[in-house]
Amino acid sequence: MRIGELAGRTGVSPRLLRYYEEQGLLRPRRRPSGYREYGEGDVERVRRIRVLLSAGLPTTTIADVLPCTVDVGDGLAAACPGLLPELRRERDRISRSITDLSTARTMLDTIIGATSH
Amino acid sequence: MRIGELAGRTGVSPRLLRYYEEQGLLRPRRRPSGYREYGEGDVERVRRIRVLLSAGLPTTTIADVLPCTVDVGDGLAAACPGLLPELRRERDRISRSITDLSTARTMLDTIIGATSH
DNA sequence: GTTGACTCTCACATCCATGTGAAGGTCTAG
DNA sequence: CTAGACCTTCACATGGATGTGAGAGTCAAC
Repeated sequence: MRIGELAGRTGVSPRLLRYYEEQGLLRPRRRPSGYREYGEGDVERVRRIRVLLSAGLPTTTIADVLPCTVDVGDGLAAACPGLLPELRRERDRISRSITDLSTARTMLDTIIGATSH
Repeated sequence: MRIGELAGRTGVSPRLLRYYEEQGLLRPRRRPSGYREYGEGDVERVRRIRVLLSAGLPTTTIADVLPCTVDVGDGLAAACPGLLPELRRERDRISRSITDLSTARTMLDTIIGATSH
């Protein structure tokens, strides 16, 4: 499919899809015209990129992680032992973020509760 | 206390403390010399700012929220009914962020689990 | 006094995902 | 053949918290 369709199906702008390619996260084929040609699998791939990106992983780290993920039904398999330290670091960072967000939410809930009696 | 001490006790750089003031989050007194003079309560206030900031609230929103919080032991009381919609919106946004982060963490855990057998 | 640590203001830099726009090629339906 | 939608590359803008540095004033200790 071309970039417009992938954009439509993922909700990610063409501009960003090109940016992800520039960052090494996507590698579409090219038509003779120069048009990018994406495969079906890229829909899921973009979804994963979005998940990791929204979790605060930088594109460079995502570029390391993606090649290590292989589809297994709706799950993943992977085998990049060298990446383990970084993966654990990111997971821990995410856990801390969740803790921080929970703290903030509790604070807001307290205020909301006190305000609405 | 002066800015250096507050910075030391909160772990927040003087630069940021001045920035928070510029954003209306802190209102230190001034000495005749122009030096900022902070009160004890500002230590806790800065801590709250950090919590909300790390949860992604913009300083302008924090500026709205802070005046509505009154110390009650280690908790808060508040009474700004007009702020409720925004507070709820932010809380929901935080909840979504937590969901997103959990999804990403699960993804990383799956990869980590698959990699380390 | 003088030195050195601290403070002041102001201004410019950085990060990095994301937007926007210009100038121009490609494809498809009529 | 042509119009219009889609695509290409390139470059510059943005936002918002944060860093950094310059030039100058303040204060405490010796």
